[in-house]
Amino acid sequence: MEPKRLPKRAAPAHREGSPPPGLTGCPDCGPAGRGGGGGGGVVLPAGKPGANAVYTVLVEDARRRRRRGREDPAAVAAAAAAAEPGGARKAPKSPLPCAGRELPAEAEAADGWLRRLADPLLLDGRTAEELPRFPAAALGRLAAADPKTMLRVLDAGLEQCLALHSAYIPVPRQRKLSGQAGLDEVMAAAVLTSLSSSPLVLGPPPGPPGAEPGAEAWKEAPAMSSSCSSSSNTSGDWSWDPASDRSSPSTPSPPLPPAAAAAGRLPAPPPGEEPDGTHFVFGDPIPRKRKNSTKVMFKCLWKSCGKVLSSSSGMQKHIRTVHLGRKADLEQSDGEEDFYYTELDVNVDSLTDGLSSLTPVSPTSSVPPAFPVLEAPPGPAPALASPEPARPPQLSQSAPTSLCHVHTDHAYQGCPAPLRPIAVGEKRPPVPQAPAAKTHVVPTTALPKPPVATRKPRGDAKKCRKVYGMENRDMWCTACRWKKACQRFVD
DNA sequence: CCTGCCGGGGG
DNA sequence: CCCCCGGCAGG
Repeated sequence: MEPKRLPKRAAPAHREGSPPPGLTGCPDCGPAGRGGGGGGGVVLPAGKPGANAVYTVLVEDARRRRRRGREDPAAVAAAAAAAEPGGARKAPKSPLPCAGRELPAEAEAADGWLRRLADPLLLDGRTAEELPRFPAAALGRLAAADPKTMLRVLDAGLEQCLALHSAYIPVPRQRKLSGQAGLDEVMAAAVLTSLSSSPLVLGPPPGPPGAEPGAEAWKEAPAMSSSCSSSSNTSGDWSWDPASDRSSPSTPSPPLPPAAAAAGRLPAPPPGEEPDGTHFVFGDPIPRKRKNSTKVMFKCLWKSCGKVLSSSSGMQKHIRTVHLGRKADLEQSDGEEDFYYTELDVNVDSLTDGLSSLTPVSPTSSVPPAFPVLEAPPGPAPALASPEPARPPQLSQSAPTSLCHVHTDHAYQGCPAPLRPIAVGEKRPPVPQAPAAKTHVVPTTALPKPPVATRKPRGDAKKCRKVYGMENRDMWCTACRWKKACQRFVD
């Protein structure tokens, strides 16, 4: 697969002029219409970090309702009809939402809404009545009927279009903080941030607004900024004239740089920033102030965690204490402790800016940072105190959930296969992944990693075949039945 | 031999 | 997805 493929941008329709009034999307996607350039993307003015909870709640609620089996049948039918119109199933990860893909009707509606939200013209004009209501219903219905589809659609739309179009969204630098505005933005931000941001970018809970100068803000979203610049190849100079932008009555201020918009700095009024329009230019070829001083961090992959620590030993300690519920210094009895974490190179600046709360010092901190884990069932996922103590924990239970964007270098890399941590000694190569991110699983007792055998070392545990015998084959675990690695009697 | 299980293929 | 199995490799 080619995760790196980026949209080939058609010749920009309006290279140097101001964007068509009322158009928030890009020239490729066009406003929410379908056909021609494609079915739309979602644009976002800014995300409020932490607001993703709203979205999660939305989906969770939908799931709950669905589980209870009282969802609106009409909605289900509608979404189902829209969800899999043949093509979507076969090619679930179209590289670009803008590339001739049809959005389910509901999603398109939601998209339209979000698009409108993103439009400061409308935002400032405040058509508040319907805005908050519609999306909840639409998103909710779609989520209820087919959360996965909705996720896919929105995700794709966000990933790409956020990067592609953010330059088109003039984000007012100063905004009156009316109550309803906050609501709308939070809703939009919720959906968008939850889907488009890596946990890294999500960063800290809402801090003091305007804490840092706006000129620095864009560094908080390295992923976005890099994808923006990388996708600007064919037209590095397409941005609207800041002067005309400023002349617009309803856009009081020039747009922020794309990444700044993505990083959720919407209401932050950077005091004393010079109104220089140049550096928000979409394809600004010069990455300013990008220090290439990177630091290796370690990110916990357990469900609902995502803690980032600066040392592997600290991470192991964290996992041991927080997730495995062990005493920090107690030696593991069976020596079969798995650590799931990932190594990532992070920009030091973005670290200090956006991750201050994610770089914890105390490994015993029991409050995991919130980031979207939609699959996570409520409660602590890894059931260590299993009702059946005799049965060793199965990998699928104890393994943390997958992460899509551990380290995002480009605009969109779907979530190819769940990034599953490799078990000890397993020789399967890791799922292809963004560079500079490696998944670690280290056995406790052998922290100085033993040489990896060419083949998985024979398990000496009794396996289903031995235990139950051929005649009781139906008692085997499925893996054994399928001649796979035994799941019941893991070594 | 027997056994565990990877890789691949079919439905 | 679920399921099966050829074939390899360790014992």
